[in-house]
Amino acid sequence: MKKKDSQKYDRILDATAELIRHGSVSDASTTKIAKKAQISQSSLYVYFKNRDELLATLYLRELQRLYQGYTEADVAQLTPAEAMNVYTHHLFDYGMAHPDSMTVIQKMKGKFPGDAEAAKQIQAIIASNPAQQMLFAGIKDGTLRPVDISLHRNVIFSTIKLHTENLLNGVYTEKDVPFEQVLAMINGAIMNLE
Amino acid sequence: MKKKDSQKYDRILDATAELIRHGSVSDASTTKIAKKAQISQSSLYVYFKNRDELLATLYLRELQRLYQGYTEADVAQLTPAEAMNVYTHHLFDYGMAHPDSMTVIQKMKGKFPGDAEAAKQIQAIIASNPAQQMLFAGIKDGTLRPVDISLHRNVIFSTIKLHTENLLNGVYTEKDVPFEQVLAMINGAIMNLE
Amino acid sequence: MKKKDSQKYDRILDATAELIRHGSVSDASTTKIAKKAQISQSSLYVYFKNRDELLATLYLRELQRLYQGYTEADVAQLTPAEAMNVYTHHLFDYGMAHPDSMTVIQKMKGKFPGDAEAAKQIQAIIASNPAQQMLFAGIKDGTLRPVDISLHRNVIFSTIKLHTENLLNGVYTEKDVPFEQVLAMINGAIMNLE
Amino acid sequence: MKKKDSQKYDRILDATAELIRHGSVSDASTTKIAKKAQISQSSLYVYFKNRDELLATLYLRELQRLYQGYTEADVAQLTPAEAMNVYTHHLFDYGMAHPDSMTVIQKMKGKFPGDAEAAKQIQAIIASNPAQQMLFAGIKDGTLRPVDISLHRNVIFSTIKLHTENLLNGVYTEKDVPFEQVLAMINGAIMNLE
DNA sequence: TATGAATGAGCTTTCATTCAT
DNA sequence: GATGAATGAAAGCTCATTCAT
Repeated sequence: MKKKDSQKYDRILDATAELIRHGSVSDASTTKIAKKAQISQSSLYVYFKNRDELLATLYLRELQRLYQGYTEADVAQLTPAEAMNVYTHHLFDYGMAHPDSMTVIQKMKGKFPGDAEAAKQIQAIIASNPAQQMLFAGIKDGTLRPVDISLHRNVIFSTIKLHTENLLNGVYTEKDVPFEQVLAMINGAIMNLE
Repeated sequence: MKKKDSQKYDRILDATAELIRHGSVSDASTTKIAKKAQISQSSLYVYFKNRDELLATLYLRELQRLYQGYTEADVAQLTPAEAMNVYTHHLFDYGMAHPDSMTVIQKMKGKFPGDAEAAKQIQAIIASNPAQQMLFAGIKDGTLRPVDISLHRNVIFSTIKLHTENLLNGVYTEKDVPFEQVLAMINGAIMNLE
Repeated sequence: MKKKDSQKYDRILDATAELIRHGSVSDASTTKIAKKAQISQSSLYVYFKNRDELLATLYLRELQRLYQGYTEADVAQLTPAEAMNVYTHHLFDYGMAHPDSMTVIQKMKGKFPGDAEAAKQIQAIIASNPAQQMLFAGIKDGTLRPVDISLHRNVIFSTIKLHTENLLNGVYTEKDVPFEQVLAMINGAIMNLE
Repeated sequence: MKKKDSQKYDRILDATAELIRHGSVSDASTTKIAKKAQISQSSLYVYFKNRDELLATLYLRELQRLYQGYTEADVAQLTPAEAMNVYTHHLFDYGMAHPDSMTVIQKMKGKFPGDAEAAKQIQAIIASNPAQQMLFAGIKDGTLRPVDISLHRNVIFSTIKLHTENLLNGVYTEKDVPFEQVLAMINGAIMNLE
C-alpha cells in the first residue's frame, strides 16, 4: 500500500481528479480511473485499500496542495485583514493554475462522513492552515464580521472558485471583471466596517 | 407522464429529493427512489420517461417553489438594493422551511447540459425571477458592484444556504449569528459603496 | 376478442407487420405495436389473447393473402408445369406489390412450434393452396424433379423473395435481371428434364 | 477480449450458437448464454465488449469454419461449373456435420448493418471465398445463368441448408432424396444450358 | 509489484400481462 | 370496448472488489 512506484501512484490520483472535474465524484469509477491511468483495474488495489481510501487520499492531497503555498511565514507580520487579502490572492493564483484541484475540493466537500480516519486528517489539515487562525483572530479583534468562520470561508472560496472558472471558461475576461473588484467584493463581505 | 395519481407522482419526487439531500445526485438511483416511494421500480416509468426526465422535473419543481414566494409585485416599488434585501430575506425564510429544496437546487446546479429541453425551461424560470432583473438594474445604476451577476448570485445563495444549514444542524443558533449580520455580510459583498 | 372494430383490428396487424419488416419478430413488442397502431397497450388484449396469438394471426393473414389471388380456378386446366409458372408469376407480382407480406412470411416461418392450434391452421392453409397439389401432381407425373416438395417450395419462394427485394432495394433493375431469367432459373431447378 | 482461457471463450460462442439454433437471434440473451456456458453473466464482458461483439464474433467464426474446407487449391484447375459442384458438395458435407453452424449463418445473415467493423470483416471473409470468384467467372464465360450472384448463392445455400435439415430431422432419408437429385436441382437452377 | 480472470450486486430500461374503472 | 395504472421479470451493462498467479 505504499508508494514504491510513486509515479504510478500519482498517475492514479491525477486520473481520478480529471474524471471528477469533468463529471461528478461517482463518475470516477475504478474502471475509468484504471483506464485513464493506464493501469489494470486490480492494480489500483495495490496502491489503495479501496475506492473510498483513494478518494479520501485525493481530497487530502488537493487540500494540502492548496495550502502549501500559503504558510505562516507569509503572514506572520500582517494584520488579520492584510493576511486575508494575501490569502485571497493566493487562492486566486492557485485556482488559475490548478482548476482541477479547486473543482475537486469543491465537489468532494462533505463526502467521507462515515470515514472517521479521513475526517480527522481533514480537520488537521484545515486547522493547520494559517488562514484559519487569521479568521479567528480577525473576528476577535473586530476587523472581521462576527459570524461563524464557515461563512467567511465559504464567501472567499466559492467566490474565487467561480471567478477563476468563469475566466477559464471565457464567460468574461480579466478586463471585464478585474481581480480588484472581486477582492473588494470579498472584503466587503468579510470585513467589519463597524 | 400521467397525472391521475398525483399523490404518487409527488411521492416519487419527494423520495428523490430526500435521497439527493442525504447523498449525491447519483445516489438517487431508480431502485432507491422506487423503494423509498413504496412503488415498484418499473412503475417509475409510468410517471417519467426516464431517470433524467425525473431529475429535471424535480429540479424545475424546486426552482419554481423557491421563486414562487417572490414575485414582481413584491418588489415593483423598490430600488434594486431594497429589492435584493427582500430577496435575501425570502431566501432565508425559504431555506429554513425547506432545507431539502435548497440542497437539491445546489447539488443539481449545472447538471442537464445535454438536455436541451430542460435547459430551456430552466433558463425560462431563472429569467422570470425578478431578482435576476434587479441584479442587472442594480449594476447598471451603480448600486451593485460592477461584476458578473453570477458572482452576486453565488454570494447570496451560497451564504444563505450555508447559514440555514448551520442553524438547522445546530452548528450555532440564531442568537449567535443573527440574520442581520448575515444580511450585512451579503450586502457588503454585493453593494457598491462607491 | 372479436372484430367489432375491425378497422382497429387491422391496424394492429398492419403495425406489427411493419415492425417485423423493418426489424425482427422480437422487435414487434406490444409497446411498439400499440404506439404504431395508435392504441393503448392494454387495448391489444381486447383484440388478442396475448402476443403469441397476435403474431400467429398475422402470419395466417399474410399466408392467406398470398394465396388469395391464386385459386384452383386459375390452374384447373393447366398442366402442373404450366401451373407452377403461373404460380411463380403470381408470387412475383404479389412480392412486388406487398413486400411487407413476403418478409413477414419469411421471418415467421418456423415460429409457433409450441402452438398446436396455430400449427394446425397453418397446415390447413398451406394444404389448401393449389400450388401444393400441383407440386405433388408434377412429381407424380414426372414433370417435376423427384425431391421432397419442401425443396421445390423453397427454391420458388426464396428466389422470388430475394429477387423482388433486390429490385425494390435498387440492387439491380428489371432490365439487368429480367423476370424471364429468374423464371428460367426456377424452372431449371424444379423441372425434371429427364 | 482475453484469450487465456480459450476453452471458456469457445464455450460462450457454442452456447450462443445453440441458443440461436433452437430459437432466434434475440433468444440468445446474455442471461441465457451465461447460464448455458456455466459462467456468470458479468463474466461475458470479460471476453466480449458487449453482446453485439459477441454475436459478430460468432458469425465470423461460423463463416470462417464454413469456408475453411474449401480453398482455392481445391478448385484451381476446375472450370467454374465443376468448381460449383465441388462447392455444393462441400456445403452438403459441412451442413451434415455442423447443422448448428449453417443455421446460425442463415439466421444472422443481414444483421450487423450498423456495425461497420463487423461488416468490413464479413465482406472480407465472403470475398475470400473462391466460390465467389467462381460465380463471377461462370457468369462471364456463359456457363452460369446471367443473373445477380446473390440469386445463385441463395439457391445453393438455402437448398443445401433445407436438405441437410430435412435429413437430420428425419423428414426423409438419403435414399428417398439422394444428393445427386439435389445437386441436379441446384445445377438446373444455376447452369446456363444455352 | 502487477494483473487477468471472475463475480455478485447494482444500474437503467423495456417487456408482456393484469386489473379496476 | 377501451385504457391508465401497475408490476414482476428480464434485458444489457457497469460496478467495486477478490484472488490466484
